[in-house]
Amino acid sequence: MIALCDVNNFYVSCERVFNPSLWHRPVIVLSNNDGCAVARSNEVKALGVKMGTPLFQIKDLIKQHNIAVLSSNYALYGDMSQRVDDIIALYSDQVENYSIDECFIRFDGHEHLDLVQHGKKMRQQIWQWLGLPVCIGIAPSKTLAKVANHCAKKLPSAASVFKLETELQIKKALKDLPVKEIWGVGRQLSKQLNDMGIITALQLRNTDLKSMRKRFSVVMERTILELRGVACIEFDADPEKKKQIICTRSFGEKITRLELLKEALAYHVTRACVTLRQQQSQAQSITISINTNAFNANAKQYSNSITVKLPQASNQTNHFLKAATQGIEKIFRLGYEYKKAGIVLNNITDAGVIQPNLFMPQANDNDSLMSVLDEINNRFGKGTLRSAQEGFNEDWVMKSEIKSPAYTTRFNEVFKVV
DNA sequence: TCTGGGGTCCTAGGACCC
DNA sequence: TCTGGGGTCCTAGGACCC
Repeated sequence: MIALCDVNNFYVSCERVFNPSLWHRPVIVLSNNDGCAVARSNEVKALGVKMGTPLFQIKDLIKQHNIAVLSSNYALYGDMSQRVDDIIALYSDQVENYSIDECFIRFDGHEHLDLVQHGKKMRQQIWQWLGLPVCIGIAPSKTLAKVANHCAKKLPSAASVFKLETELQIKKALKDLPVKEIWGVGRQLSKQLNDMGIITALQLRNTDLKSMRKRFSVVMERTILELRGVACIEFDADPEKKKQIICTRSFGEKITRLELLKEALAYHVTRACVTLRQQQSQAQSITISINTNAFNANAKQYSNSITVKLPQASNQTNHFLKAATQGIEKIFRLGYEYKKAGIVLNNITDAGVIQPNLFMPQANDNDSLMSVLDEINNRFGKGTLRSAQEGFNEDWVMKSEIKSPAYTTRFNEVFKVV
């Protein structure tokens, strides 16, 4: 059996832990740049606000219902997430962290346990120690665990922990579940399925495996098998290293000058390379992209990207800064208002495994410099030591106007009782 | 006026090899 | 005039997830 544990309305719940005035108020947490609603309390969901709704579209609703609106505070959410993981580790050593607010858990070797009771105990402890509400779904496959988690949230009788085990229980849960709600079935697939007359999860479960694979793909085949209780999506407790590292941001303001784009890209490159070194990897190519604001129908549009390959794999910031500069100079066009720039590190392999380039040998002689740089920034804070290429101009930094303190990760922002 | 960011996996098609 | 068959690797793009 596999359990799926997730925190309800995670960002909102984190904010509520430290701010009791939010307890009985509808709350929204915004995306970067204070652009969209990415987390909503139950009250806000009940008002019909959808995930990702732009803030400006719901201004009236916010006023009308006195909704609390907050910028996102990733330092807080990341730290709270770690604390949840620490508690779950007390209950099982087979945990796959799936996202910042959810994980899959196995209980191999503990088959004698009453898993529902076990889950309730865990839930209670997370609530008591952290003040975060979680829901737990338990089932024979990941996809069904997701369904069970859905039931845990919807069925009052479940009291936030729900198990799907017998054929009867599973069929009952799938009977009224729209295919769109199934993990792995998104907008496109659900539309195609509906056109075929497949409306519910149970109907999908009963389709012919071979012909569905032929018509869709192996992904669909797996989903159907999972719905039948055949676990075929791997459980992976060892987080693999990232295969690509992406850093992208929209700007707080429109940017027209090449120099400023270069600074923003240098900032992204720097962050990405820190992640790259943290997971002890190296990359061999970098993709740079720039975009104007696609939502602005009146503005001239331009977006482009370019991939620059390094002569040999590296994890040194300066190598990628150089490549990024080469790239942006090729794709930059004057006369546009840029809204977004980003980079992707690709072709990631383990550090130290080098295939040197015969004609352009590139010495990786800056390893110790990078270590010192990372150490200083770890100790004294991000950006203490940085490349001049990032500039000192911050015209492009994102908006974050209503952010709560970093209660758990900065001494000068810890919770005060006065 | 104002619209996020970071990932994974799969497939088709092209370039190349012998 | 007539031009095979079996592979690998890479990339772009599309679907999905949170």
